[in-house]
Amino acid sequence: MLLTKASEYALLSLVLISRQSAPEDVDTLARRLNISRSFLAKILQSLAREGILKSYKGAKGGFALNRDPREISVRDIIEVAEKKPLSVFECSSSQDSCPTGKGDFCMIWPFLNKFQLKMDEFFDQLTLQDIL
Amino acid sequence: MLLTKASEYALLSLVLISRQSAPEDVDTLARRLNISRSFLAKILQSLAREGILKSYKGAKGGFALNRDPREISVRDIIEVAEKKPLSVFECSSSQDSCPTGKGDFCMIWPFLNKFQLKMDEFFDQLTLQDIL
DNA sequence: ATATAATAGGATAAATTTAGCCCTAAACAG
DNA sequence: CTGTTTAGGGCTAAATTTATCCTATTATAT
Repeated sequence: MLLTKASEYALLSLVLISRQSAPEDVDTLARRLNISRSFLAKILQSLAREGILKSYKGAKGGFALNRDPREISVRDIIEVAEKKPLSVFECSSSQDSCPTGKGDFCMIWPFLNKFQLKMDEFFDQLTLQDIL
Repeated sequence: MLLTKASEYALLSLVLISRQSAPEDVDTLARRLNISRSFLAKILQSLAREGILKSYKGAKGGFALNRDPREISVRDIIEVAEKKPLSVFECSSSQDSCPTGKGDFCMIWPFLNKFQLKMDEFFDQLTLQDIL
């Protein structure tokens, strides 16, 4: 599986948050999505740390978008949620990361990398705006 | 990560097997690839069960291709190795498998499915022959 | 017959994902 | 000011997935 629930939760939350003008708090979001509160909290905190969301503490606080939805790529969202680059396989981004150490002669790297590039492009060009 | 080592090992083994006329045994393959013998054995057994490889027991036995490399898609190989369909996310193939049960109103299903279809097509059209 | 090699299965180990708990820090409402 | 609200962060636990190991059985080439 390419994506875990972390990406699902991040994307769904961002859609809900986008629809609100006021900040949405974790409790409300977790209840509306019917998912683990603390797991979601960590994901939203990561998104805030990376500048995708802006967080507000205290009463009436919560999370709001920090940028225009057109400026937020789905790839950014996923990579923050997953805490690592979106990847086909451990070596698919660069031959240097070949697990066998024989990148030069690897028979499967070329097509893995080809698909990796396609995937990166797809999720780079897709923005939060497109989902809304 | 979309693929695990099971797919890597399956693909690398199939390339090595393709280059031989006589059956190749697991021991030799595992040594040449420098990977776990018993893990590889299970993978090759699966490939044989699915008709991609043909297995020969006993002395001088091993595994050989069962079909023309042009007739073996990379998608087939991966799905056998991973023991499940290649998938972007649990719901991306059909709305019915929506984890929230609200497939109809899901905001992220459309683009997940779009990418799922692109991915399926990519790995469907790519054959073992293309890698050789 | 005997050595070879696949088949089958369970047991284990390691890593990752998902979730829960609790305490602190900051911001706000009255 | 004070109490409440909400994010932040750490630590642990449960669940699942990934990878490996081991052992007994079955088939076969010579």
